Order: sequence, then structure tokens, then C-alpha cells
Amino acid sequence: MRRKSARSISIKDIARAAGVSPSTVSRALNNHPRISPETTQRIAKMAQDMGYSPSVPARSLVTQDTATIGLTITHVSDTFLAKVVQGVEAEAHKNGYAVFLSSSYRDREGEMEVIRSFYERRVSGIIVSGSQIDNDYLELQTRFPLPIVLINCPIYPYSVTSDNQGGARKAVEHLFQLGHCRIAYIGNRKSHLSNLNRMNGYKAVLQEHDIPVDPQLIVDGNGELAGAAEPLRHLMALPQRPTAIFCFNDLTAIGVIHALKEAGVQVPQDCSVVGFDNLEMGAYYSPPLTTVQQPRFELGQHAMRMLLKLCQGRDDIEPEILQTDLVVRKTTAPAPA
Amino acid sequence: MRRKSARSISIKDIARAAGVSPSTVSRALNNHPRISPETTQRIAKMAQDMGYSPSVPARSLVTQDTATIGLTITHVSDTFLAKVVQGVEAEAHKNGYAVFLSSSYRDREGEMEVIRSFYERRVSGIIVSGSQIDNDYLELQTRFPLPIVLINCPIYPYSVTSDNQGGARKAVEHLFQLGHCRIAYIGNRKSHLSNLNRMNGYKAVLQEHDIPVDPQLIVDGNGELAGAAEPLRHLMALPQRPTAIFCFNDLTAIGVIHALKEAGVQVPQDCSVVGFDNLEMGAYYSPPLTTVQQPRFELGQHAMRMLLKLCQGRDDIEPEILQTDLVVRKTTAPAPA
DNA sequence: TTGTAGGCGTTATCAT
DNA sequence: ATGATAACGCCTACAA
Repeated sequence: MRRKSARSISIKDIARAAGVSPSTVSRALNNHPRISPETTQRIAKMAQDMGYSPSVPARSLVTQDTATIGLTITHVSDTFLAKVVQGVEAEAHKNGYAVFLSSSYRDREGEMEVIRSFYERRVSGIIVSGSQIDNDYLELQTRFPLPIVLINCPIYPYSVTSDNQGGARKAVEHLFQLGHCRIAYIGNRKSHLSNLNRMNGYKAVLQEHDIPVDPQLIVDGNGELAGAAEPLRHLMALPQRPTAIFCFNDLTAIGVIHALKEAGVQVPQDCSVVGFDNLEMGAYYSPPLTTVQQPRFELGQHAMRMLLKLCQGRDDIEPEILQTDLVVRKTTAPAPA
Repeated sequence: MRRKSARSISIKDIARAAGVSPSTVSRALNNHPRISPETTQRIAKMAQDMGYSPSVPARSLVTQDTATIGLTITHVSDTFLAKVVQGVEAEAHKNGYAVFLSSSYRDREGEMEVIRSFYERRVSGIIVSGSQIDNDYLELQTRFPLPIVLINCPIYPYSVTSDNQGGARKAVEHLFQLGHCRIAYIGNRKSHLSNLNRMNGYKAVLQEHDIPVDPQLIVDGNGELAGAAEPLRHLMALPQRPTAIFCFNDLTAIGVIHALKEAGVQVPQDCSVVGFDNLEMGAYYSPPLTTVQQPRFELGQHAMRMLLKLCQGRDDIEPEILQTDLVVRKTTAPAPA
């Protein structure tokens, strides 16, 4: 039993009070050209005084545009996304769009539900980050006929992705230069494509230096703080332990360092660790984390620009890939003798 | 120049295809009682097949309810909020509401803008966390005539707050029991009310133990990782340094510990540190952080329940205060001799 | 049980 | 420069 909250004042109310027709009010409020400047002034003032606020739902009914875009995020706590969101918002606001976030919790059903909810509310377009249903989007496009841009899903035609393979290469090359030969990789089964590309970068560097890829040194995590201890255990149980670990992301790296300390392994003296993302937190960790920087703000910004193009019906769109960079701090050191 | 995206199919389309009137379709889709079960079936199937999705904006025009609530958050990276958001969502979804987040960036104008945007889109209600315009909400209610619930703003009549003073008391009492007498407090100028209450809790415990409150030991931070080093400098410059520091939140605490380490001060041997919030990250920090747990999920859940009551026009509402608890980990130790 | 008509708040297309 | 009128997609009396 929902209360119909006090009806907000409409264009009709203003019209009545001003002794003009609703259409005149509408035109005045939208700075329509052919209308006397003085009425425009007068109406604007009245609207202000009466506390008028236009109804986007009503307007959208006729304009077919809610001036709202939906952004699917995994978690609010996903610090990787903070800057991405800022990038999206900056570009959206500049173009008169509002951005509404909704979290999918890295769950296929949750993600579908969010998309459905966005569509029912007739958002102008959707940006999805951390999708769990990657490849289904091409087909989904028929069910939800609105522009959708994916972040970090390079197989989708409307996508903006950071150079995962390149970033991984830089990280592993750095470890190799420090003399490491037994380098492990802890991946993330929840992030299929990014995981694959980072792993490929890892393998490529090893092969280029004639280091055989040891499958025992490749284990899976879940990309979360709490998911690092278990895959690390496998690594520590090996007859020949790795001297360096390249992690799918910073959270995994921090989880790993935490577990290593508990096991009495010193970082970086006994074991080097590299993360991925360059979360702010990493710089404040002890030791400060060596990691790979993603162009997060640009990721969001470019995604929004792409979405705007799609909203305008343009179709001259190519998937984009943005550069990544190594940030060396204190969790990497020369390999122990 | 926005493209009018391909019109989505409406109840009229279904009506035409089914050879009935639009109202029949509407009734069938809403499980209206007085309609033949077979038509209901038939229409439901057709709607499904044709990929029908109801237009919330259109419906809201007549029902005066968008079944959407707006949640104002400070940042996406504000890990304190993750569980709060989950609490809000759980309760909202259970009642058929969608939750849209929008970030205010702890900025008065930003917050106003978010509220305005929510109102223009005629959300059914709003929940605000981390408000910068606290006391203005009573007056704002006239400008934005819809239900608003605040989190952690106990002076507002529709609010859910965690017991900041109680939590602070537990933290400082813990330090006192460990033998600390020179206990500092690093506050947060950006979070006025919570800051005040935590500081009051801090002062109360000192006074109860006949420890004079030294104003030099009370300094201001900004609640962020990067804002801790500067207030800490003041503390370290004191002729008699504190042996323990109670921080406004976990981010400040981590920033403090980081800076202490750089200054060669050992935590907890030389100086104990306590945070507030119990962010997940704190357990993985080294040393693991002693902190105060806030009932974050419940904060969100109760806020949403309160909002639902308001949406129903009920007015039997009291501000709520939820309990907080001390979590002792490894950043606190007996005071140095 | 179903159809018809009116209206929610707004904009757009005609007239005037 | 302004006013009628229709339409957007949906719901809901009122009629049939």
C-alpha cells in the first residue's frame, strides 16, 4: 500500500498561475526561440518561485530519452572501479546525462536483473564492467534493444579494454630482470577474459627467455583478499617454491603477502610479489606494492564517449584498447641466491 | 542530436496482435482478478514471445511511483558503504524496489546535484549517506517533497545512525586498560557529526579516568589514506608524544601506521593505533588493525525499512541508533614503560 | 469478462 | 508569439 506522495507542481500549475497555456510554459522553460523574452523571464521566475522541477519520466515519454545511463558495477567496494566511475560521470555530465549505478555482485543472474531493471526504466544506454555474461551480449542486444558498452571485454564490438597482456608482460619482464626464473601466476577464475590475457602475457615473457612454463606454477584465485591464501598454499607445497608471484590483481597480491608473512616468508627478500590495478591502498601497504597501473579514468571516459556515439546512432565504432604501466615499489627485489 | 532508439514494443502492439484491447492486455499482465484465466495465459505468453518489457516511466506517470529509490553515496571506493548498500538493496528488492546509486564526492554542490537529479527522475524516495548538508535537509524537504532518510545524521528525524560515541568509548577504554594515558585523537573535519560524537566518547573516557583532556592531542584529518600524515606530524612534533592514537576511521589509521613506520616508530610496540569501521582490508593489513565494528548491513537495512514506512505515509518514526563493537587485533599493545 | 475514454506531465505539430 | 490538439505508454473508472 504505497502512498501517492503529494503531487509535485507541473507545467499546468504554472500555466494557470501565469494565465498562459501549458505549451507556452513548456517553450519558455526550454528557451524556445520564438517566444517573447519577457514571458520567458516571467515564466522562469514563476517556475523558480513555485519550486517547479520537470518530470523526466513524463518528458521521456515523448522524447524517447531519459537522459540517464545505467552503469553496472560489481561491488561498491570494488576500488578498481572508483576512477572508472568518475570517468564515466565526467563525460556523461558534460553531455547532460545522469549516471545511475547498480551492483551485480559478479553474478550472472544479478547482472541480468540489473540490465532488465535498467531497461524497464528505459535508460538511454548501459555500460557494464566486470561482466559475467560476456559473450551473451550479442544475443542480449535483441532482447534489450539499447546501446550497451562493455569495459574489459575485448571480444565485444562495443568495448573499451585495458591492455592486460601488455601490462602482464611488463610485470613479468621486471621480475625476470631481477633474476627470477621460478615465477608463479595466481589468476582469477571470475574474470575470464582479463585473466586469460594476463596469463598469456606472463607465458609469453617466460617463453621469450626460454623459461619453460611450469603448469604447477599457475594457480587460480578469485580476485579477492580472502581468496589468496588457498592458491598460495599450493605454491608453498611445491618441492621447489617460486621466488616471485605475479598476481591477477592488487587484492590478491595483498592477500598473498599477508599469508606469506603468516608463513614466515619475507617479502620481498624471500619472495617478490606484483599486483595489478594500482589501487590507492597498495601505496600504503607495507611494504608498498609493486603493481601495474590501469588507465581507469580513461577507461570510463572512453566507454561513455563510445556510448554517446551509439546513442546518436553512429556506427563507426571500433573496440578500444588502452595502455597499462608498471609501477615499481617495494614488494619486488632481486631473486634470492 | 540524439537518435530515437527503435521504439520498444508496447501493450498496444500486443493488443493488436492478440485482437483485444490494450486495457485487457494491461489487466492480464497485472494479474487483474476479473479476467479470464485463459486470456491471461495467452497474453502472458505473447508478451514473453514478443519481448515485451513494461515502461516504468509510463506507468509511473499514472501510479505516481517509479518503484525506484535513490541512494546517495560518497564514492564508489568508500568501502565502508559496501555492506550498507547491500543492506539497502536486500530490503528494497524484497519490496519490489530498484536501487540506483549516485555519488556525491563529499561535496555540498555534488550532493545537491544528486538529490536534484533523483527528484527530477521522480524516485520514490532517497537515502543519503555521508551527507555534507546535514541540517539543511529539514528545509530541503520543502524543495524536494519526497521521503528522505539519512544515515549517520542523528539530529535528523528520519535517520539511522551507529553508536559513534559508544564505539569510541570502547576503543579508548581498551587503550586505557592497556595502560595508555597519552592518547591522541585524529578526527575528520569532513564528517562533522560522527566526528563530534566519536570525539565526545574519547573525551568522556579520559575524564572518567581523571586524565585531563589535552587539546594538543586532538588533531584533524580528512578521513582519507592520504590525509593522515599531516595531522600525525603535529603529534610527533609534541614534546611529549602520545603512546596511542585513536583514529576517526580505518583509512586514517592505515595512513597513520604507514607514516609511523616511515618515521621509524614501531606499531604497536612504540605506539598503539585504533581505527573505526572494520573495513575488510584492515584484517589483512600488517599488523592487522584493531578497530570498531559498525553494523553496516543493518544500517542500510533499517534505513530502507524506514524509507518504506515513509513511502506508505506512516509517521510513527523515531531516529534509530545501532550498536558498535570493538575488534581487537594487533595494532594495540600495552603502553611502553 | 472485456472495451471505451480519460488522464498522468510533457513536447511537438498544427493553427492563429 | 501564443494557443489548441494530439501523442508518448500505461492504468482505471465507467460502460457494456
